[in-house]
Amino acid sequence: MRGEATVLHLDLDAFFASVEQRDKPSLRGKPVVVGGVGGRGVVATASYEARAFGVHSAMPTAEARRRCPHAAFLTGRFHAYQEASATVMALLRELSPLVEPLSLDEAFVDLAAGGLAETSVDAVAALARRLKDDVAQATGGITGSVGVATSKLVAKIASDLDKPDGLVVVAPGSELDLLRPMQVTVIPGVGPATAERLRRIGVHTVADLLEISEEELVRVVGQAHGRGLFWLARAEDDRPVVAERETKSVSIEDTYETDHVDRRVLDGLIGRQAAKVAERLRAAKLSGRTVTVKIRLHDFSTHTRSSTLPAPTDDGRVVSRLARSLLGEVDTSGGVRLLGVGVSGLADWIQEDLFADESSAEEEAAGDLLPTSPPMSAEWRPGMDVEHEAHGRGWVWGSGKGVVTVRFETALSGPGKVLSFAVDDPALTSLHRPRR
DNA sequence: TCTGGGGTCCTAGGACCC
DNA sequence: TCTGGGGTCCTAGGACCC
Repeated sequence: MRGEATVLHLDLDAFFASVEQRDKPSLRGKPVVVGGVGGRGVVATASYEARAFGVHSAMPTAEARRRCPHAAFLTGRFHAYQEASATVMALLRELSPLVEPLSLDEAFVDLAAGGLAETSVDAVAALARRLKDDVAQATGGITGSVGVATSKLVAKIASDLDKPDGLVVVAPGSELDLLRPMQVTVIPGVGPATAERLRRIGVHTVADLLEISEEELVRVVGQAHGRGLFWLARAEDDRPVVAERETKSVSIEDTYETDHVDRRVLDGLIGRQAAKVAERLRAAKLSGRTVTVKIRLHDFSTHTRSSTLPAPTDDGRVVSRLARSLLGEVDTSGGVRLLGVGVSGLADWIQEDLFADESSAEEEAAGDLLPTSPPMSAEWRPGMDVEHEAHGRGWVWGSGKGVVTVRFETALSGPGKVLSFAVDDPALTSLHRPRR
């Protein structure tokens, strides 16, 4: 904890949904849900209008549809989110070279490292207000909530206090007055399991937590967590803002619409995932020694199997071969709802391949038995950008039964007309690259 | 039609080494 | 032949975050 409030935390409000409302004028002021739209999908982000109906992140989309049937349910447009995020992160880097993104919509900024001249609460608040204006200006109206305090812990909690479009500066010295009455779950890292353990020893609020000795906390929640909590409860948080963090693992996982049982199909799916992971390793100029497969069975039980190679690899055939043999160690006869492949133990160099190219035809052919994707989902997913020769730019409202329905509008156009087409209408093109 | 995807960090036990 | 102790690596699982 420092003497002045120079740690800033910015959290963009309902970020994915806000970008959709910006780009789809007919959805402004309306409930919007972004996430998986299939039967096993969950909500990534709900607009504030949808939250009023009890829809929230991580809720199964099926439940969200029950609670708010008239919402627009959209799959994500990650390129649009990445672009908006990059714009915002660039603004933050104008404040200080020390910017730590936590995700596309969240970051810490170390204002002290930016050579801030005046660090009074008023001066910092004025700076934060200008930042919020700049963010809205640069992104076409996306709002964010800002917290500024003497530590990461308190800055992050502060940014959440006045959402959306909030601004809270916590005056140095007042941190504990703020924290004491709050539930322990406001402390990042205290989730349902930890909260339950704490509840059992009578701890509900941060004030309760302050009564517990470090030894007792370690006994209840473990070494690392216990010590951390002991200090965080006292607002003693010296964690620095760190700009560059190196990647520790690269992984891909997919939940299937229906469970898969056929070994050959499973081998094909995991082989394809392995190839994609290897491709991402190469794109990042990384390689790794440990390959992990993740298998979620029909009953939602989740299993991992991993194996470590003598030297790092970025070769899809090597990852694929190992992933398949690991998959073989798990009994999948009851059906598999999720498969994943990951590589960790990363190095930023690659072993010379002395025995290059023993690629086998059987491996190349392994995709043969892949299930075909459902007709609708691959081509016209709700929310995606499209262009029609006669009607111009628009987005997919929905599709099914050989028909795709499009609303023709853009961020600048105002609400537009709705028209339907045959799914194979040559005049209609997707503005996204195909997913696979 | 219950429960995504991409990550990070921690724990605990066993192997292995000194 | 009655068996310590620490460190590191590996594996499996779990909690948590956005």
